Amino acid sequence: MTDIRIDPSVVDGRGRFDPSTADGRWQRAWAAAETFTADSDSTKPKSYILEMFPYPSGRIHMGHVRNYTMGDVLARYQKMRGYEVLHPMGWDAFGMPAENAAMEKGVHPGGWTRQNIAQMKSQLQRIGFALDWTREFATCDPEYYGHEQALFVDLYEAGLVYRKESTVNWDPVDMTVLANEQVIDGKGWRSGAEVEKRKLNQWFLKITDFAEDLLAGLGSLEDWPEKVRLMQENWIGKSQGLEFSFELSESLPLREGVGDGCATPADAVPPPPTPPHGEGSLQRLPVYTTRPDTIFGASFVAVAADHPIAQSLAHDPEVAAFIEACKRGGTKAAEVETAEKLGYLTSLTAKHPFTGEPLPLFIANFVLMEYGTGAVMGVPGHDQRDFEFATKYGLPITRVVAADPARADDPFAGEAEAGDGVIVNSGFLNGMSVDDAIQAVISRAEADGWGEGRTVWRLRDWGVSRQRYWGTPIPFIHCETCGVVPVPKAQLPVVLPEDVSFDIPGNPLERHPTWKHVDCPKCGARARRETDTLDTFVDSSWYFLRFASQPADRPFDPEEVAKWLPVQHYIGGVEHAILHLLYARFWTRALAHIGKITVQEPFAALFTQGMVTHETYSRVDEARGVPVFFGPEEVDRTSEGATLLTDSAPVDVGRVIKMSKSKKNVVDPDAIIARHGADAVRWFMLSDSPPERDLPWSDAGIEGCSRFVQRLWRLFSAYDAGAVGEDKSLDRKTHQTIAAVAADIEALGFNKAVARIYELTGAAEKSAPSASRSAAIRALVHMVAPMMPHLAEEVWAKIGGEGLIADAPWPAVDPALLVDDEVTIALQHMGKLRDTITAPKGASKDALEALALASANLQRSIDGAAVRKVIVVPDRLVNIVT
RNA sequence: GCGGGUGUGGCGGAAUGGUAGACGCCGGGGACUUAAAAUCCCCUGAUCUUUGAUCGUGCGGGUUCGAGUCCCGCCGCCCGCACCA
Repeated sequence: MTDIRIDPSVVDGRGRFDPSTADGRWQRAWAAAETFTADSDSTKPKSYILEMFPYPSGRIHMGHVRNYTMGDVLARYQKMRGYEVLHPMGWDAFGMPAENAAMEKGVHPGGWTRQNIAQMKSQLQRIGFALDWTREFATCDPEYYGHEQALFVDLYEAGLVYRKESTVNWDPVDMTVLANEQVIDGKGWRSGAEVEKRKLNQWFLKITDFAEDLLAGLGSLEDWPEKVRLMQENWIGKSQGLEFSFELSESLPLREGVGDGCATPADAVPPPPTPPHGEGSLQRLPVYTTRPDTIFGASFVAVAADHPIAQSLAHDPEVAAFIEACKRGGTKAAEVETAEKLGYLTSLTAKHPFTGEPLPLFIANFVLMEYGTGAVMGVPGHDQRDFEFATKYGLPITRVVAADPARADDPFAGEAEAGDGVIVNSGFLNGMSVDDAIQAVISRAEADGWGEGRTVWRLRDWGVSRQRYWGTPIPFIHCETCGVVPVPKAQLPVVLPEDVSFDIPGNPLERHPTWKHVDCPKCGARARRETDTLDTFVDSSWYFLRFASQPADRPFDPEEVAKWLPVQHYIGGVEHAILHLLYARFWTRALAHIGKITVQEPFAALFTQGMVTHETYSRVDEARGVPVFFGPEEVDRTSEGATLLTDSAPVDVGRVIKMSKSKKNVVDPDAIIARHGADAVRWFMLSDSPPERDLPWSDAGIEGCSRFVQRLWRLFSAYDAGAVGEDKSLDRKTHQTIAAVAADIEALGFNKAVARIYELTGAAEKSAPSASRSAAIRALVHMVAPMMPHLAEEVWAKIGGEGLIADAPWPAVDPALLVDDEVTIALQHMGKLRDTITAPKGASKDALEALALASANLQRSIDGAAVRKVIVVPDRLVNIVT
C-alpha cells in the first residue's frame, strides 16, 4: 500500500490529528479488549508497577498526572517487553477532608467520597492510563476495611497490638489525636492548630519490635533513593551505649503520680533494664550515654524538668517555678535553636562510679524525658550542649579524649571536641581508642553490676487510635467482666453506621444512639463497642497486597501475593519517605511474622518524583499590605512580563513554586486535555525535566508538546509500506535510538528518552522516502506507544499493524547497526580543540596521528613547535603536546 | 547546628576524565500566504581585530596531555531532621 487512508474522524479540517475523537476510541478499545487486565496465571515473568494511590479529594491535579504518567510508561513498556504487568489503581478513601466536607456542606462523608472517586476515575480514564480497573477498590469499602479489621485482630492475637493509657497529641481544631509524625513544630499537620497534651486510652502497634529489622532491611533496598533510606534510618534512630545508675547523696520519696508526666507514647518503650533501687523512693539515678568512654570527664548530672527527681523536688516553689519555665519553652525550631541552656542546681549530688567524687545534680531544660532515661551525665569537654552549660555555670571542663595525647591539657577553643582520639585523664582508660574505651567501660559496669550496655531507639510505637468517624472501626468490644474482647471474625466487618451527624465537633460514633451498644461476644453481657477508628496510614499499609489478590473470604491469597510482590517500581512523592513507607514496611514484616505472607520488603524499587511547579502572579494589596494572587487563566503572559486580563495593568511574576490553591498557580489537567489531548499532556510530563526534579509548567511548553504530536502525525501519515531503498545512516540512527530509549526508560530517564525520539524524528523527516525511512517510522510508533498511546494506536491501525500496539512487542535491535562505521575525531593541541575530522571506525593510532598532522588548522596552532608527545584515543581524539 | 541534594546559555536541561551546551522552550531572520494561522528553512553562550581567536559549567586552589566530571578549601540555593545524651 503506497498511500494510507486517514479515518476522517481523527483528522480535523486541516489534516491534523484530533485527540478529541481518537483518545476516546482507543480508551474504549483497551477496555473492550481487557488489554491491561493482569492475568496472575500467565506464564510470563511478572512485573508489578504501582503508584501511590490517591486520596479522593475531588479532582486530579498535575502532580497526579505526572506521577501516574511515569508509572504508565513503565507499565506499557514492560508489557511490550513481554512481562505480565500488574498496574492497579484504587483510593485511599478514609480521612479528615470527607468529615470537613460533611461539616461544611452537610453532605455525608461516604457520598462525598464516592462522588469524588467517580469524578477522579473518569479523569484518569481520559488520560488513557494502562490500569487494571478490575482490581479497583476504595479503603472505605466495608469489604476492604473488614479484612483490615481481621488483620488487626490477628496482629492483636500475635501480641503486636496493645492498648494503654497515654498522653497524646490532641488537635483541638480537628478534635483528634495525632501521631508524633503528624505534629510539626508543635502544630497539627492539617489544621495548623497548637497541639495540646491529653490523656486517653489508645491503641498501639508494636513497630518497635521490628526496629532492628526495619533498620537492617534498609541495607537491602539498593533501588531506593539514598535520601529516603537515610531519612528512615534517622527516624528509627538506633543508638548504642551504656545505661548506668549514679548513687544519689540522699534518698528522695517518690510522689504520687510522679514519672507520668512524660507526655508521649514514648512510655510504650520497655522500661530501662536497671530501674531505680528501692521501691517508693529514689536513691539511684539511671542515665544513658553513648559515650561511656568519656565518663571520667563527667562534671555534672542533669535531669529533665519532668523527671521523677525534679517532680519530687517540686514542693520547693523555686523548683516548681523553674520546671514551669522549662515547659513554657517553645517547641518551634527557631526557639529551640536559640534557647539558652538553663539549669537549676539542686542540693543533691551523684557519686561518680569510678572516682567516687560527688557531681552536682541539675534540673536542665535541654534534657528530654522521652529519650533514654531522662537524665544525662554532663561531659562538657566532648558534648557541645554540656560545654555551653558548663561554661554558663562555671563547671570544670576536662579533656578526656585528645587527638594528640601530648597536648591533653591544652585549653579548649570555645567549643566541645567531639572528634576521635586517644583517652587521657581517665585512670584505667588512658591510652585506649574511643571504641576500646567504650567497650572497656561497658564491660566493667556489667562486671561490677552498676550498669549495662543498652540500645536506645528514637522510633516509638505507632499510636493508631483516632477519635473520628470516617475511618476503619477498631474491631473490639469493651466488657466490664471480660475486658477488651476482639470482635469475632464471623461478625466482621464492623460497619460504620450511616446515620450520623456532623453538626457538632467530636466523634459521631461516640454519640451515636445505638451503634456502640453491643453484647459481649464472650459472656453476652451488655458491653460497649470501641468507637475509635484506625489511622488512615493503616489503610495504606497493606493495599498493595490487596491489589495482588482479592479473595472474598480473606484479605489476600498468599500465593498470589508471592507471585506479584515485591512491587518492581513504586512511584510517589517524597513526602511519604518516612510515614507511609515505614508503616508499609512494618505491616509487611508483621504479616510475614504471623505467617500470612512470605515477602519481607514490599517495594523493591522506590522512585520519588518531583513536583509540578508554576510561576506565581501577584499584586500587593495597598490597603492591607499583603500580596493578592492571580491564576494563570487571569493573566496574559508574554516574554516581557505579565498583565492582568481584566485591567491590562502589570502583575508581578513571582517564583516558580509547587502548584497550590493558596497561590492560585494551579493548572487543571482537564482543561489542558480538552484543549491539547491526553498525549500532549503525557508528553509534557515526561519532557525536559529529569523525573526526580521539579517540572515547571508553562503554556509554551504544552504548546510545544502539542505541536510535536502533530509533527509526528504528519511524519507517520507519510508512511509508505512499499517504499524501497536503503539509508544506512538512518538505519543506524533508528537502531541506536531503540536501544537508547529502552535503556533510558529502564533507568526512568524519561526526559532523555524524549530527546532521543526528537532526534530520530528529525532524522526521519529529513530523509527521503525509503524502506529505511518506513522502518524508522515503524520503530518510532513503537517507541512513542508507552508515552503517546492514543496517537500510536491510531497510526498503528492506519499502517496496517496487527491488533493493538499496546500488545505489540518492543522492536528488536540489530547489534550490527549500533556502531557507526565513521566517527568524528577531535584534534587537539595542548588539550584545546583545533579541528575535527572524520575517520573510519576503529582506525589505528598511527593512521589517526597521520590524519591529524595533515590538518591545516592543527598545524597552524602547533606553529612549527617540536612535538613532544601525541596522545591518541581511538575513535575519539588526537592530542598533540608540544 | 547535623544530614542529604544541587549549582552548566534568556529558560528546562544533555554530556563512560576526551569536540561543553544534545534535545526542547523562548527570541531573531527568511520562505509560503491577499493576510493570518499552521508549516518549512536559517541564526541564536559572551567578547574580539570574525575563513579565525580568546573567555566560558557558583568561587579559589590542585591532579592530568586533557576536568562540568577527580581531589582540597569555600559560597549560594533547596529538602529533611533538630537540644536524641
